[in-house]
Amino acid sequence: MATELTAAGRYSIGETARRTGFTMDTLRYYERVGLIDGVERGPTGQRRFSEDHLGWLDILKCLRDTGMPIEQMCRFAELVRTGDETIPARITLLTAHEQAVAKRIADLESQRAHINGKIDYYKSVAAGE
Amino acid sequence: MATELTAAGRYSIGETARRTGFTMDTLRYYERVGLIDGVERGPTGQRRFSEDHLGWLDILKCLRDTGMPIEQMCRFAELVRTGDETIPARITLLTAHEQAVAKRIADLESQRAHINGKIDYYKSVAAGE
DNA sequence: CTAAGACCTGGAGTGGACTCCAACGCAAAC
DNA sequence: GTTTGCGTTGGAGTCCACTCCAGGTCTTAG
Repeated sequence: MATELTAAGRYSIGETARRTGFTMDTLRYYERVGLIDGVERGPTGQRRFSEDHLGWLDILKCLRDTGMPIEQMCRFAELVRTGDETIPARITLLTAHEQAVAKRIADLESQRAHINGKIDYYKSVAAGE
Repeated sequence: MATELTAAGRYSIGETARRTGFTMDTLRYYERVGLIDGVERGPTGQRRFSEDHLGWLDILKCLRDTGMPIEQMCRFAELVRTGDETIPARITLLTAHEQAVAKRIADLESQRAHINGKIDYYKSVAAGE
């Protein structure tokens, strides 16, 4: 029963999928499009994700789940890869995204009120029967 | 200069698009899949949307923009078409959706906090340089 | 008379983000 | 020594919700 951990802090793609919530296919896809890099390989060519990768995947998940398109995530990944001199650019990118998320939340809130209004209307009709 | 309004409260597809924010193509598509019905036609076969349609489209927009899939909107449309005895079912459907929206908002809020944490981290790094 | 503008139809095409597949490579288990 | 499990690849396929297109019809303007 081989442990999923091959070396300290290095995870197989299956274990990484399990830990991050991405599928193995998605992890491979992300690597292909350049969202993940520096993935080492074991002696038989199998991917070994590091602890850092898990952290990075966590950020990607957050960005993806808040609606950032892959292309923009790629731009962010590129900045991270380039070095510390891109930190202001990263702040700009993330801030813009955060604003977009804030707007999305506000929109959802007003739409939610709209839906609740509709529910209340139906309830009043149902009660009036 | 023909007014866009052909008869009291009846709108051409172009005017309906302008008023609802859907494209003409989307309106035709929604009619095809059964999300809109009872659209009358003028003498030359052109669609005439009523005031009621505008109201309905407003609800559809709200549901769509909060992430309800077309299929579920169709189920809702079906209920509305069927009659008042489906009001409890409509309440159930909308309530479930409202819950989903509430969850989405909560998720976005925590993800937003995560993003802000990252921004703050970058700011501290930038300040420390 | 012609051209523009709004609309019609059926059906094909698009974009984004995966998701699946066939055929293969290893390694451990029985 | 073959089956099981986990992984590999390149490329094709899927899903959703539109979106676009060709070719046609009317009406109105110049």
